[in-house]
Amino acid sequence: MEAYENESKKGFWNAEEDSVLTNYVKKHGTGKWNRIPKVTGLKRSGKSCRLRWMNYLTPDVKRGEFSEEEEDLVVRLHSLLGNRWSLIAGRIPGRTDNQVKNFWNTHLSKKLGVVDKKKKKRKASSKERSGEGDGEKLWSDDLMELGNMHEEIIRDDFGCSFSFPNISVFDLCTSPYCTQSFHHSFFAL
DNA sequence: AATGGTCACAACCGCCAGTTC
DNA sequence: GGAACTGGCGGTTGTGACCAT
Repeated sequence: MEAYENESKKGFWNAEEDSVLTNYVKKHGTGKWNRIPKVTGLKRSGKSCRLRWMNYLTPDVKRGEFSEEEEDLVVRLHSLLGNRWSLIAGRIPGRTDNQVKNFWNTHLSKKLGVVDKKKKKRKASSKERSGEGDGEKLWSDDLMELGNMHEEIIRDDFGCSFSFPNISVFDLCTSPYCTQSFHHSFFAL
């Protein structure tokens, strides 16, 4: 195990590695990710294999741009759930948590005026500039709008064509995914 | 055409919770 | 009960592509 960890390769996957991983999953199914390097000889960690499969190789994963409906859904669910990408992705068929997270960080945060602190930091370090930060809006501020979203969501029942047309805040809060802390934070508003 | 800045996205890292022994 | 292992998650980084100068 440690030997595999030590010599595990990093960086982008090539077609051959994808093929090995795909064949393994087809044969053995998912789970037991740490067995994959041992069984297949892949020089990747179990974690890396899992991530590659979940985010890229899974047959039902959608590629390409987010549709308007998906975008709308991400905005609404993010307002409701915050940065719980896996929960959000779970409500958007064919999209992974990584896709949703990237989409939010690159497109929506910009569109909605939520400044990406990471990018800000990068920009700042590259340009050594100061005195900026206008319009900064943290996601916690989004949560402050939750009350409004709550009403809106219930009103239109996510009027879109996905597989959960009747989702409501109640559904989310009673789902097994909804944690106690979320109950507290949501109903405290 | 060359160069530097920015964007978009795949992948890694660190932490945590659940499971097994 | 607790240590070790494993899988999952969110945050962050690395890098190729694209764009502006």
